[in-house]
Amino acid sequence: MSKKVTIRDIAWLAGVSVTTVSQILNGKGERFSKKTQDKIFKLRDEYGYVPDFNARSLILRRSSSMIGVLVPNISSPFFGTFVEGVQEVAQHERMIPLIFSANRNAELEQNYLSQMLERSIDGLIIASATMTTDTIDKIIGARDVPYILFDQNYAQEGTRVLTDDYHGGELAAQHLADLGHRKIALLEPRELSENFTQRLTGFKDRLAKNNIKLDMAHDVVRTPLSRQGGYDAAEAVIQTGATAAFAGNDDMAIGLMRGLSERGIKVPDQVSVIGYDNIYLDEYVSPQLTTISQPITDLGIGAAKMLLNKIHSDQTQEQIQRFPVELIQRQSTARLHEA
Amino acid sequence: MSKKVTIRDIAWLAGVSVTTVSQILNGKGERFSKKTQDKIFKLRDEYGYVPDFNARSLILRRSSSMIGVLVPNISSPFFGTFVEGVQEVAQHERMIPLIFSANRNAELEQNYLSQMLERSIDGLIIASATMTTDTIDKIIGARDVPYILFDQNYAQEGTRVLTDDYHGGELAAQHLADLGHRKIALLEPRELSENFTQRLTGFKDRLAKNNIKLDMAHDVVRTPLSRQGGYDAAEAVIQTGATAAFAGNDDMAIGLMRGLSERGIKVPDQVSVIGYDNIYLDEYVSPQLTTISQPITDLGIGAAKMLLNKIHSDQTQEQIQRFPVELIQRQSTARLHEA
DNA sequence: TTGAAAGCGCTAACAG
DNA sequence: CTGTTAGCGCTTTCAA
Repeated sequence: MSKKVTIRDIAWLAGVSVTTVSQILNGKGERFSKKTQDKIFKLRDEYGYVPDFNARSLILRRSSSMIGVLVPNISSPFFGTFVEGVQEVAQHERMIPLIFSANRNAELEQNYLSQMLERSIDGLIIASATMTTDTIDKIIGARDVPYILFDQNYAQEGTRVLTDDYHGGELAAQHLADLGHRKIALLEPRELSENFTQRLTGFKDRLAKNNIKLDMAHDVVRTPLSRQGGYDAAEAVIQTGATAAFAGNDDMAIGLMRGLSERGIKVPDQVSVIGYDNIYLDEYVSPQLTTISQPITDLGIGAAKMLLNKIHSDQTQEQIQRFPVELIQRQSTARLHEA
Repeated sequence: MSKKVTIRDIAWLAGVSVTTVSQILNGKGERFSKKTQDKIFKLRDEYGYVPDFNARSLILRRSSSMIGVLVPNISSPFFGTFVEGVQEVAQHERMIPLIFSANRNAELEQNYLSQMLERSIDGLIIASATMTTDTIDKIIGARDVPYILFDQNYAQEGTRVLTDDYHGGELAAQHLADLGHRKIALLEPRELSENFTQRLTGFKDRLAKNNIKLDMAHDVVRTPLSRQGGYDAAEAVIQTGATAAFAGNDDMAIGLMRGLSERGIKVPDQVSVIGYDNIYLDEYVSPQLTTISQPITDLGIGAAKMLLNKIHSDQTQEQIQRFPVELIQRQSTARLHEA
């Protein structure tokens, strides 16, 4: 373990005091001779001196300059993209994002949360279905660490970014109705977080406006929120006799398409499928997936900006930022063939 | 911004010294009276005291318990999965991974690297094509922060995890040869990092053993390492007149398939396509992509374990851990139709 | 132009 | 049983 070079080492090497080194390296060295300054800079580069962040923030009472980001799974295109948006903003302010993929495991999430708190992060972005604001507040406790909720949270309150899920659901429903479908199946995740509730409600409401009714007992298939879940639901969807299906997100939709195709059902000729999210994968599956688009990177950017804003301004007022959704029509939906 | 309660506050409130508080709170308080202990604990809870991580690690010279992870893009299935593997191991040892997605931007990478170093991370996992060990060593400087190289690094030295890229290339070549293909195109990224060089060399060598020769001038298409790159290369591949193509990775292969299909070329009927990596996406594109599989999560786990090992044992000896590859045959390759 | 000294919040000898 | 003292590596008065 070769010792780390400290400011003292540099000072000693240069034959000056630590003050001198500190001042110069912090850009407050106008008052020192050019010669000294050069010497210090040279030494720093030569020995690869880097100030110790701990010591520094200890004295400067500066924050840790870290923000926590809790997502269900970083390997999914959706959250991967989201996180990149967050990182982009964070980097811009020299904040370090602590990214945790908690796999929808409540215990793990709370674990990560505590760990981040110990390290006095400045703020949090939480995308979690398993935690309520109550749980979060309890863990955060007395300190005031601001946080932004994102997506899939039951929260009825709290500052957060969101998209118009209700409207997204409406768009999906209208699209299928416009194509002439009357018998429609719905793929729901097992646990309905707020955003899913919204988009599914919008969907149902709009169907109703088109005089299409959804039989809650038979037309709704509940399955895990994953490609595998969609895949496994194929049989159930076929059983409903629907000519079109709306999946709660693209992952499920893609899995469903594959399941249908393996059972000899042609998409979209026999069954139209529409998803939700517009992950980049949609363009690469076959047929390309029709979906409702959410501006994923923008959501990440928006969440991060809001958080930083909250951190800096210290305002407690609850805010909500809403992002638009739109229908992206591709090849997985088609006009109903009259039988 | 409620001020933080310090150990001194607690000590003052309890009417004892800071030592007492420190000792008790750190589980070294057997020697103190039960009464005092209880009082301290109660006060801590009441005021929500949490030790300052900075001050703590400053004095304990305890590591930050953070490891840095530098990847090109976290939103890709490949690196997303890799990172999850890393995180799994890290969490197990209560280490926090600092994950950075540097987008193959050299300046950004170095930036992130410095930031991590400032925070005295305990170790690094670097997946970067743009940095050589020289650059890395320079930035790391005198400190000895152990690091593991992963994938795509030019490095001819340094502890690292890797897969047998050469053999992977061979497998791909043999597969195409076995299917009767004689005229084969190769999709290479613009910048050839070590692993690509290996897999492409293995590929060429094995073709040669099968008496198939690759015309470097015409059969090799260079294109960016991305789906878009593969997509854009479709025309060039068609021009080569090849009946099969090997893409340097799955992303390129998937893009290529789409490009071909949009130009009316049927895969695999007219052109077989084989990729490399076995990202989960492969099963969801159509036709499903034949590829050479790398155990991505295992690579992440392996890299993290090696790093932790290196951190703890303080051994300087260079190590290499090699992971197996295998051919995964799906639907994008087929026996050559005799014309 | 420079440096000595104080101190950030905490822990760890070493004395009582 | 408990407190005193001495720092960790750094920045910042304040004095020279």
